[in-house]
Amino acid sequence: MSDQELRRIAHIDMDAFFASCELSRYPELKGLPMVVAGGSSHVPRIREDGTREFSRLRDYAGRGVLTTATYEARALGLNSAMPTMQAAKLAPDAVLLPVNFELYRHYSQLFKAAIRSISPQVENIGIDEVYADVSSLPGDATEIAQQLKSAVFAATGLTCSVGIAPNKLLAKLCSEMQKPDGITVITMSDVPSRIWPMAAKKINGIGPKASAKLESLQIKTIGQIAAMSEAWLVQHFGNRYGRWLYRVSRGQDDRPVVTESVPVSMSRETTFERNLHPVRDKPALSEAFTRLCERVANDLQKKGYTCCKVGIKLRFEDFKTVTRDLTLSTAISDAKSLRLFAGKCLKRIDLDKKIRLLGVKVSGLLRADRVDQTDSEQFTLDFDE
DNA sequence: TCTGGGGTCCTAGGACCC
DNA sequence: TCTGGGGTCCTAGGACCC
Repeated sequence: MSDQELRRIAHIDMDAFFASCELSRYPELKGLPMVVAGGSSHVPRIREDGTREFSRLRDYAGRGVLTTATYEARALGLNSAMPTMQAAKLAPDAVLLPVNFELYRHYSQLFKAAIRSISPQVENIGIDEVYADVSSLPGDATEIAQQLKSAVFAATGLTCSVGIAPNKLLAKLCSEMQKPDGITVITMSDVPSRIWPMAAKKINGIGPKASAKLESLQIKTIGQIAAMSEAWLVQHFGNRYGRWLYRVSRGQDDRPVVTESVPVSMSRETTFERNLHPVRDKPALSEAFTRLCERVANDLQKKGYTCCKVGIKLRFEDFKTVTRDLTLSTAISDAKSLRLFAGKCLKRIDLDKKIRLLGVKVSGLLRADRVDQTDSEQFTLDFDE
């Protein structure tokens, strides 16, 4: 037996997380099809008799997508990332709530603290998902999974699904098998019977493009990938990706659970309610641009970082997306400098179509308390046109 | 009235240096 | 004076994930 098989990794995934947080707050919605989607025009109103009146999907007008859907809504064909207008056609009577990130962050903190109380080796994946290395915990895997679920429920009143396996790849595939409120435990010897029948796109890293290419080669399941030689996979998918496919299709993954990480980039972007004309709507565009820079600068300062790379992103009315970025000779974190350099990036783009989205991004992040003072001498050079 | 927002990682060409 | 060959940085785009 290899060292890898001695590891025991848990993947814990909250069930329909945003929707479940909302149901804790609005218990009268339990059992109804409900979705959460961006926008602030659909906050619940309080009637004179004190009861709440909720918006319905049919009332929605805008260009957003669903952030999440309850299981009842999913039964009607709704899914996260579906355009909200499209969802409204399928389920006009479904309850519609606005996104409330503060609420979700609150539950997220409770959930993660509960996991850490059982197992301190935790890797954050998103707001509603973690990996935990539970190799050193006593008890069998099912008992550990039950412990994790009980702790989460006690802390949040919410359910989650847990997968336990010898590595992150398999743990992630497991946690999805018995959703919601499930526990799934597998070992390496279960890979042929439990993993190989699954659709290839269930694997983290096989997205729409790769899965379409696999299907064009008559490959639908993970087992069908595993039946191919490494050379064949490399021939069709390139050296790196081909070898990776070969390994993951066999359930192999030696990535460690990473408990600490530093941010690589920060960004803010906005899709306009209507496409903006680069000339006629210049004031609105300019205002939005400055606002985005202010928000990014605020994020940088709040988290204690400076940046030495500034970039922008534009999406045109035809959905074509372009980016430009600029490496600075010194680190910055204030909105004014950000706006200046982002403006230089913007000058390098042909504005010959209406603009749908505008974004500002910073990378090359440095801790603000570690910036070398001597760098500031070069600062003025960057301001020369 | 198709297609959000915030991220990470990879690729690939050209510049530049030794 | 037919032009090797690494290594690294910069930039743009794209796949993918939650």
